[in-house]
Amino acid sequence: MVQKRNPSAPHARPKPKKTEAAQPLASPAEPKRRGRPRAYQPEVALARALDVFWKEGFAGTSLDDLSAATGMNRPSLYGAFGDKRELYIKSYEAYRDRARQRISEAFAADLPMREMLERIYAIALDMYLSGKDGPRGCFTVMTATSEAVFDPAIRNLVTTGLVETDRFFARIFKRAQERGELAASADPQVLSHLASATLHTIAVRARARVPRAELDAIVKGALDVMCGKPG
Amino acid sequence: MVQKRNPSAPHARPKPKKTEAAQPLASPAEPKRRGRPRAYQPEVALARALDVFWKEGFAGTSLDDLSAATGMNRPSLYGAFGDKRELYIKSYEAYRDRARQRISEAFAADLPMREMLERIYAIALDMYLSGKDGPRGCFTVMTATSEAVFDPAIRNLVTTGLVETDRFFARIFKRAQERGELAASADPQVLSHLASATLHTIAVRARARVPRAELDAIVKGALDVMCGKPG
DNA sequence: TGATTTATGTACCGTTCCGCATAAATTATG
DNA sequence: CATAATTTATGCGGAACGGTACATAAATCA
Repeated sequence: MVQKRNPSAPHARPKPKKTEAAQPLASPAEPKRRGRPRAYQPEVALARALDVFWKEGFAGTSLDDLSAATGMNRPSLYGAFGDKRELYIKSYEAYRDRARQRISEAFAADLPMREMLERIYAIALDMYLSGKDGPRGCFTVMTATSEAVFDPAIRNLVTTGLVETDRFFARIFKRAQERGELAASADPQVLSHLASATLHTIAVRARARVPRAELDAIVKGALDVMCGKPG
Repeated sequence: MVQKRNPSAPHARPKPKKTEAAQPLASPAEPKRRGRPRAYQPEVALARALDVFWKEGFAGTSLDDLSAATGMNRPSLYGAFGDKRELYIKSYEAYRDRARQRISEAFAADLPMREMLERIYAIALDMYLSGKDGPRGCFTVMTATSEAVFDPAIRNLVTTGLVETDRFFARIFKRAQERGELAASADPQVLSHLASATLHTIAVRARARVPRAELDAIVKGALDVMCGKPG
């Protein structure tokens, strides 16, 4: 497994080709596909694939696992998403999309700094601890510690994910500073890295089945330091 | 790869059996082994195996990889260390031993708090960024995010590793507090988790090839928060 | 020296791996 | 209806996988 490291990607499926101009836009309204209809919904299949990758990691997941999880057989999988690596990348993108959406929802809620952070960590922990066979941790952290080193494309995705999270936290701290919720002397950049670090440590520990109470306590302690102890 | 999760370990090699009492202790002095002599040194082989696991992860490493790295053929590997999983466990223990030793050396140096922490992180980053094919990150973090969930024995090792590191940091902060280097109001437990979190975040980022300067900056920022900004 | 013990090296086992070739199935189009 | 387009389903091929049987080699012990 060591020597075969050629992220060549010959697979490129032509997009459905929207020949008709300007769809009504409201309904995706498949423009009448030509051949035998799909037996799967791409997004659902991708979510199932993500579940497996998230649980087992890239190297620990076989195409048969993916086939079983998605209900698609291998050739269909290949036709729909490309090879295992491409499917992993698409799964990771789906994961990031989901995370980004939840995060921006939380940001839009526009709560006081500490409450917002508390909510963010609660959302994160819900994700990290979900999974019926055991806690899943953070997919970005898992990908970083495994595939990112030797696969440039995957590494770029991971880097983007890490940076996005840093920036998101930094925005929170800056906003808090503008509102006077945070001392002007505080450095939002530094705090954002600490906030990310807290995310990473609870992701790692979650994967080692550290119970939620303990993770909550770690978050609380970190917030006490970052936001100042309340009361 | 999903369904076979039986960490059964039939292999149990009887310890070398120190029949003679109270060796001179200074020299390990092999008490004359009986058959054909080994062509390998167990510790060296284990270190090589660790190198591979550390780089590729458990699932990403094949017995052939290990064979090539150690110079031992598969039957010898099996005879010496048991199956792949046992070898992984022994590699991890070797890793922990090494880490523990460096850490306790640093602790014994008995420096002021900030300098001691700086040294710890420098040592950690040296480890995380070493490896000629790319940064290796932290083996505990890698193991936590991969094997720890479903393998109880490995999970125990990881948990021990995490707790040991937490405790080590806590000791540093307590000592600093006793010496008046750290405010009495500070919570050594909380700070120790933050210190570990910083370790984890730089381990994750190292694996994503974030350059050392950036990691150093993250450490510096975290130290500013934990120790108070100097100057 | 011969028996015993331990380690090595070769070669193989059955399984699983990924990817694909090919045929059957199901739809739209002409 | 026939044809083209597209997906599903079966199953093969060759490689890699983890693990082991067996013969050989090298040491000690009697």
